[in-house]
Amino acid sequence: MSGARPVLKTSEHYFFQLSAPECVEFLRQWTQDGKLQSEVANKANEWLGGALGDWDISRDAPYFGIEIPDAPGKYFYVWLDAPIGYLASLKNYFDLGKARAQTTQTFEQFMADPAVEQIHFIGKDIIYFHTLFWPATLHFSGYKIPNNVFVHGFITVSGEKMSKSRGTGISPKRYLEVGMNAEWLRYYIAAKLNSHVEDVDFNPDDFVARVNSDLVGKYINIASRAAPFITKHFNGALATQELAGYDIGMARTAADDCAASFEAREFGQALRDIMRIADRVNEEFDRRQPWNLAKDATKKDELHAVCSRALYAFQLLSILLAPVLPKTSERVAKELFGMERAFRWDEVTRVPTGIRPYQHLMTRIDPKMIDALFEATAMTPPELAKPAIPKLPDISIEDFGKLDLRVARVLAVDRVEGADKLLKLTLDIGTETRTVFAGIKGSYDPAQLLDRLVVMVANLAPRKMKFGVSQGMVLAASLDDTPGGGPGIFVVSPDTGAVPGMKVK
RNA sequence: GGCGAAUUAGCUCAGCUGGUUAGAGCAGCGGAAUCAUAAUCCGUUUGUCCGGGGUUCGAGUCCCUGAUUCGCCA
Repeated sequence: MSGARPVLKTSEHYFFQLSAPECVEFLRQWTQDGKLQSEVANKANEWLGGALGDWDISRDAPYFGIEIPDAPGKYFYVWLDAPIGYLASLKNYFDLGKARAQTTQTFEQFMADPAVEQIHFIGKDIIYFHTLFWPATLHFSGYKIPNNVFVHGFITVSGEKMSKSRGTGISPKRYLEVGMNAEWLRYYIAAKLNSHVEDVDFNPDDFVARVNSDLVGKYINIASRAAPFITKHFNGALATQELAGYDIGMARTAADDCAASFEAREFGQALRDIMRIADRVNEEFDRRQPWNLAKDATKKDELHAVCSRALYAFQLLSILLAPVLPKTSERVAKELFGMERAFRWDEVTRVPTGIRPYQHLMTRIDPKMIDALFEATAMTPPELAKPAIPKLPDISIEDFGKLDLRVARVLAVDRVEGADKLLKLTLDIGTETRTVFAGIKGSYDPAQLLDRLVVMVANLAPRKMKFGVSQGMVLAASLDDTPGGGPGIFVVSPDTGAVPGMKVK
């Protein structure tokens, strides 16, 4: 794409013997025994059908990650050590005592416990690693292998694949910055998610309609319309006798069905069923007309029963929705029902005795937020628009001509022992290789810079530093000389097509 | 080029192993209500189930074929 000619190199690589007969046999068995989604099993079978090649698990420096012992300059391919990283994180979690809330087992006991299930939830782009490489490497190195791998599709935006370079997609950070509620998105995605490997489309209009209608109009509205009666006429007390028995069976059945759908990863099904309950509650509320009952002193018991039932149902809904709306559900438990903690699933049959005054639990999506979400220009915070940078005196073209600016490719990035700000860059400027120390450690991870094209001052007099000689300077933009004060440091890059050695003028 | 997936009302989607007049939510339209941060309820319209063949007493559902979209591989 860049027009650059690839450089052929010879290098020794290390492989995992995926092609070994016992390995192929193991994978065939593991992927085809019926546990995987049919789409995933078919895909795996496709790979297994051909001659399975060995897996190249080494990468040459410059690379990030873990260096292979006794193999200088060779690194483990990240996808090889990733599962080990996950296990290490889990072990660390145990070592820090954080697992004690859930289990008394040690890490080793936990991992050896056959009752402990290991499930991988992944996107469809990495099926390869999770159904072939990892089960194989884990199995033949004596580790627990996943019980299953659950695969979902991509999220598309208005039918288009998300792409950073094309600017299509949603930035989660931006989503939060414009003040949108994470649970809106959780609900919307869950509502469209099922057990199959299908893409989920984020359609802005549909998103607004769906969330506002289902969550605020149907679900939250129940508490909003029933609670004030209970607070005003019954001082917050619920008609517990009315509730006991009557609704328990319904709640149990609903919870079981819902749990089965969640377990089967038919999230959309579960949410459709939950919203059906919300619909019924609203219907009954309308039929019983509590606002009229409230006007008649002889019908106080009926008013009490109708509103208590609605709030009991609201509690049920809040518990069923907890996997999708954990925050809102917890707020309902604490703020409305006065509990000290979030609901537990088995509390679907809990009979609440009273409520606190209703405080609004969720706002509707303002379509303006959607506009803000997709406005690319809004990405720059306004207060950075006019940086106060002192103006320097004019220079002549001859002055500028003294600079030898060159396009360079970053061949290697090394951390500098003992330096807070410096990264050691090895640059290819076409004719030679240069070593430059750049004070950009605070803004870049070494891996981000690797292989990138940058612009360097090639004729800057070499400067001896504590850590070595710096043979030039890499151009970068920043607001002032105090990194940390501004938004950071940004390395300048030439446009696509440039090659190392080109002069910049 | 090979393999696979998807295509159902304006929108987003259900439709299990083929079985009676194809469903839901939203939107639309007409009404009701006014407790609820305009949220609710009742009624109602809309579909060559992508096209074309075939199997069957019967197909959205199975088979073949074509189109479009997407993915993996080459």
